[in-house]
Amino acid sequence: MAIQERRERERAERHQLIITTARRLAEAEGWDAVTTRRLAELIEYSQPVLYSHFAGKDAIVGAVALEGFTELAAELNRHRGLEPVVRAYVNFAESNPALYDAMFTLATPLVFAQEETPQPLKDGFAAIRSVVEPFAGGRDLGMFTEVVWSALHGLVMLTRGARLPAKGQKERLAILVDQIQSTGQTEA
Amino acid sequence: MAIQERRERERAERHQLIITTARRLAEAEGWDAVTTRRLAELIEYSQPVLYSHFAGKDAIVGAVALEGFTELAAELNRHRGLEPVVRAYVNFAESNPALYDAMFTLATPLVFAQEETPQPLKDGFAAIRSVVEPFAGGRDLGMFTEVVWSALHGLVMLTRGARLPAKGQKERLAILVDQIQSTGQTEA
DNA sequence: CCTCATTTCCTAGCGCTGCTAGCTTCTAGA
DNA sequence: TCTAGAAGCTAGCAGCGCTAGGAAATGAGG
Repeated sequence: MAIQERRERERAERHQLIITTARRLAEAEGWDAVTTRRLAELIEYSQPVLYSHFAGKDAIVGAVALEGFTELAAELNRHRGLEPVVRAYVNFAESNPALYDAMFTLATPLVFAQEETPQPLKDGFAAIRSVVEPFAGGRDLGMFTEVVWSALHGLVMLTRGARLPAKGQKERLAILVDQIQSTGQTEA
Repeated sequence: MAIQERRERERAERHQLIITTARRLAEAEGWDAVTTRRLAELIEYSQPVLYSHFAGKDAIVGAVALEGFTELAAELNRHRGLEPVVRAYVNFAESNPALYDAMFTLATPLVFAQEETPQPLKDGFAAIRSVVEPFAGGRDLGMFTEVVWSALHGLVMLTRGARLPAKGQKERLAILVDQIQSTGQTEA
């Protein structure tokens, strides 16, 4: 049954095509522009085909988000040390704003720090945990990591949408890093 | 022309009614449930009346958001000291989730730290600034405040949507407060 | 008191959305 | 070659934000 295998392969390719196209369109024109009609036209299939791959639009956004978490984890793991990892995080968010929105703002109630959390999320969390560990002091490492992640996320979110001026981002980051490093060193 | 004054007063009341109704509906069923049709029905007027008060749905959300900033500033100013103010902030966000969404997630590109920033935003910012000031050390106070605000916002946002378990919120807050207090004391 | 101009408000409808029922076309196996 | 089933399409539903155009209520002038 090699034919059937080919069909399954083609189906998987189309599955990925939907995700990739949705992501590219979102990054180019924002998530508001990602409608099922436009998406269908871009992949050159009719609308209902989307629903044979995903339960609904939310599921497509979720698939894009998961891809984002995978890439974020890989990106963070490429760096060593608190400051480089923090910079990588913020840079990732600013380089892929629509992707970051899919991950943290739109739907997708993916849970961190849980048993059934997808592996990419755990990996990203672990990457941050490993670089903040030297500064945790006596505090619970998991929670300390969550606080640091929150601060990073808040900085990213408030800067996007111009709630905070983009201008001082570098200085704010420096303050944050400095603040994290300022206590609890068990080494260094 | 007392009649005209009465009409203006009634119009102002209806204006406020729209805002209050939108807010209540959002808090009860989420912003997705706040459609112009439902809103119109609740205030017992037809849809187009909404557009004689606001440019569009975004403007209504914006008006709710501004009300939220006013209340938040008042709430923060009711407390003294870092820890109480931080607790008040998080408590406000968790007690008014839809309102908080209107303020920080939905549309409304209101800018902090700018000349034309609405007064309520400045007041809230100032409230936080005043309590973090003792811990700023040599760093720029405005930026230090922005970083603290970001951390608070991130904590709130990640906890909502269950990205972080609601359970450890108190401990995370304690870690954050501890972290802020740990450096730069010019007094104490 | 009546008439007319203006303001106020509603009905109806446009183009869009996410989603789906049901038909048509294509393909694999006997 | 014929038939069962899979695959993908057309067409349509209910709901969205928003608005054009007409009806009803209200004020001023004769």
